Amino acid sequence: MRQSEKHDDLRDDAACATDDAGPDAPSRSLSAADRVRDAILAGVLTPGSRINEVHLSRDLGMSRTPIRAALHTLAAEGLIDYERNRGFIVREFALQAVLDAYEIRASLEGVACRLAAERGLTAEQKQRIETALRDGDRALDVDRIGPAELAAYGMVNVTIHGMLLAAAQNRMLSEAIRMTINMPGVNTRNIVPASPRIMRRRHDDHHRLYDLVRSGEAVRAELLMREHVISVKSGLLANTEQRETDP
Amino acid sequence: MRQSEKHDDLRDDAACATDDAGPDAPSRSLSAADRVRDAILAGVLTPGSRINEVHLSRDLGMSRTPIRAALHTLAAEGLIDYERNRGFIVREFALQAVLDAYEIRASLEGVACRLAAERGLTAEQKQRIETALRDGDRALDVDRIGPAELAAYGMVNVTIHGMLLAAAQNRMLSEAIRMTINMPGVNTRNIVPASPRIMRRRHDDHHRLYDLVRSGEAVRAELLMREHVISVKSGLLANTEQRETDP
DNA sequence: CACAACATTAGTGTATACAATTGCCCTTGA
DNA sequence: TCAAGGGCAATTGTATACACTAATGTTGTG
Repeated sequence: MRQSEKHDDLRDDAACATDDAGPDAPSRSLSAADRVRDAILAGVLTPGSRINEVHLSRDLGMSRTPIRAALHTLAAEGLIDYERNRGFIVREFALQAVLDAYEIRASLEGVACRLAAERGLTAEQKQRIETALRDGDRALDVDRIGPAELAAYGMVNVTIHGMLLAAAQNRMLSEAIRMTINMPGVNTRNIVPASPRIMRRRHDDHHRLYDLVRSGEAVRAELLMREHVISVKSGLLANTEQRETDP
Repeated sequence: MRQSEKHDDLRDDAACATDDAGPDAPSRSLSAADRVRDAILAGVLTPGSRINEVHLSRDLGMSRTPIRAALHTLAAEGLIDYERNRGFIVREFALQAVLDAYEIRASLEGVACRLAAERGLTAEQKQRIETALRDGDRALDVDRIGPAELAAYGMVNVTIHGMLLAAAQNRMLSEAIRMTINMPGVNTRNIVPASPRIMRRRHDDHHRLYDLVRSGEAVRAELLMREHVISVKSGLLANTEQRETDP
C-alpha cells in the first residue's frame, strides 16, 4: 500500500521510543499523541489524508489500542476529524481559519493579560520575564539578526507570553490558547519572518506589556496584548500575499 | 463496592442504549462520551472522584475499550483529568474558574459576533433569528414569567447565540465556546434565575445585537456581545453571594 | 461498452485476556 | 503503639482476536 509510505517519516523516531522504558516514561498513548501531533504540525501527515491505525501502530511500534486513545485525544483537540466507521482524517485548515485563529488568540491572550494584571505576578515570574526581556534586548541589539538571534528571540517570546498566561491562573484559558497555536501554519516557535524594525517594535510591546501588567493597568494591558497578537496576523497575511505574488 | 453506587444513576439509561442498534446509532464510544459528559454536567459524577472504568463499563453495558476512548476524549475536552496509571478523575471547578469561563466566553462570543457582522447572515439565519426574537418577545411579554416562559426563552437564547456563532463560520471558535459552556455550573440551557426586568433587558440586547450584525457594525456588535455575556456573569455572581448569605 | 450485483479485501469497532502498576491491609519488629 | 515492609487485591495499560462496516475489484448481463 502506498499509504504506509506516508508514515515512513515516523518510523525512524519509532525505534527510540521503545528503547528508553524509564520509570517516568509517558504511557504509550500519550507518547503516541505527541508523536502524531508533531507529525501533523510538521506537515508529515498531510491534511485531508486518512490515518491508518494499523500502519500507524506498526510505525510507532505499539498496538492499536494506545493509538486509538491518542487519536481520540487529538480529535478532541481539533487536529483530526473522526467519522464513524471511517476512522480519523487529518483536518485541513484554510488560510482564513488560520487568520481567524489569530483573532481568537489575540482575544484570549488579551483576557489572560488583563487577568494577569488583576492578579499580579509572582516574584519568580517577574524575574523570569525581566531576564527574558534583557535576553530579547540583547538578541535584537545587533546589526544583523541571524538564525541564532532569531532562535533566542523565539525563546524569549515563548517565555514572556507563557509567564503572562501563567499569571492569569486559569487552565481553560491556557488550553484554549494552546488550541489556537496547535494548528498547522501557526507556530510560536517558528517566528514569522519579519524585518528587524518590526521585531524590535514587537519586543518593545513586551516591555510595555510587562510594565502595564506589573502596575495593574488591566484594561490597557488587555488592549495592548490584543493589538500585539493581531499585528502578527497582519504580518503573516502580508507575508503570505507577498509569497503568492513573488515566484 | 461503594464506588459502583455512584454510577447507579447511569444504569437505568444503560438499558435503552443496547436495544436501539439502528443503522445510524452512534458508536459506543461516542454514546459513552455523551453519557459521561451529561453525568458530569448534571453532577451525578461528583468532582474530584475517580472514575472506575470497570464499573462504568458495567453500568453502561459495554466493554472498557469504548469507555476508555470516551474518557480520553473528555479529558481532552477538559472535563476530566488523566493521571498515568491512576486513571481519570472528575475535574473540580472552583467558583473563580467558572467566573473566568464567563470572561473567556464573553471575549470569544464577542469575536464571533464581530466576524458574523463582517461575514453576514444567510437568509435562513436571519429568518430563524427573527422568529426567535419574536418568540422571546412573546415569552417575556406576560405578567408572570413561569417555567414555560423560562423554557421557551431558554430555547430562544440558544437559537440566537447559535445562529450568530454559525454566522462567524469558524469551527475553532465554536469548539472553544463549547468548552466554556460545558462545565459544571455553567449552562446555557439552565437560564440563571433573573428578574423579569433583567430578562427583558437581556432580550433587548438580542434585538440590538441582531440589528448591529445585520447592518455590519462589527465593532459595536463585538462590544455589545461582550457586555451581554459579562452581565450574565455578574448576575450569577450576585446570585451566588445572595444564596450564600440567604439560608 | 456501460453498469449493476456480488465477492473480496482492507480497515475500523469492540470484547476479552493478560501484564503491569498502584493502593491497601496485614504482619512483623522495634 | 507505630513504622516499615511485604503480599494481595483492585485497577489501569496494552495486546490480540474477532465482528462488522466500508471500499474496491471483478464478473456477468443488458
